[in-house]
Amino acid sequence: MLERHEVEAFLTLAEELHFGRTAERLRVSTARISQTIAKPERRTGIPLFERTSRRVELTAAGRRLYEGVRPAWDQITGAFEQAVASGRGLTGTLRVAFVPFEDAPPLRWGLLWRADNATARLRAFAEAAHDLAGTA
Amino acid sequence: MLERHEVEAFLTLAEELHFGRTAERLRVSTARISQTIAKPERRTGIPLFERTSRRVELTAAGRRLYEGVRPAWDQITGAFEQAVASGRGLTGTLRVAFVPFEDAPPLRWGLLWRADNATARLRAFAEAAHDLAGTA
DNA sequence: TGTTGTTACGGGATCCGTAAGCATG
DNA sequence: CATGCTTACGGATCCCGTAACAACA
Repeated sequence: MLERHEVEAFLTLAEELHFGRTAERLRVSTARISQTIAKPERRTGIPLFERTSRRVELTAAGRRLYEGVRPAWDQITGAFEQAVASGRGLTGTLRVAFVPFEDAPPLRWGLLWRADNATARLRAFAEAAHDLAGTA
Repeated sequence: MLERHEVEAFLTLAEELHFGRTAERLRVSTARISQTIAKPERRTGIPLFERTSRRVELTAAGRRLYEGVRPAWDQITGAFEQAVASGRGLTGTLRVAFVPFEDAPPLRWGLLWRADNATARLRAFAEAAHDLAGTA
């Protein structure tokens, strides 16, 4: 089965037919798109795209897969966003700061976390924000 | 958005309403199911299940999400399996052996790999076999 | 020859199982 | 008090970006 990031890369590349633009839309490197597309192709033995360094097009199998997956994927993302939207009761603005040293000056607003494990916390926050906002 | 394994855990638990049976069906530990369910709940702030150590039931949001996701997920898995099935030309049986030492007796059938990186190769093989067979 | 897709490689995050903890009926 | 969900922890895997490489027009 396809992973979530594989589905997103596949659908985006099927629409853009260009690795660079796909990477840009998905905010990752083109190298990652290349490998993310190649992995399920190698796993199944089924090429989804025919590409040279100048042209990218869907194979017949790739086109059928796209047509089968695209509407269902929209359905799933829609159901998820609706669940999140209907589940939250109040709306507002949250400001967040990361303080890289211990004796930083106090803040007057928002949350304050110590910098321990800062990247992990920032990542978790970004994920939650993404889900709650419905946008990147 | 939900990861692939999160979707599968959610759908299975929504049907079984039991962490142990869900883990069994998905061939993972119950501890993993617990964390896999908890993670999107914490990420979004929306409980999907109401559970004690004696009872598991869907919340209202969980039920709506299930109804929105279940048919679309079947659609995606079906499209993927169909792409794989239509993409393979010949069918047959493949037997595979892993030989843990260098001068093992020769085999008369199937593939033979050295034991270098055996777990990685076995994993890759299992993934490919899963996709090609459409079963566990 | 420049643009675009691929391969190599190292680091960080995450998934996973085992084992211990805890709570419900 | 026994079943069953959760938390703690260590290890393997995988995702990701940077950088070097390859190939097409």
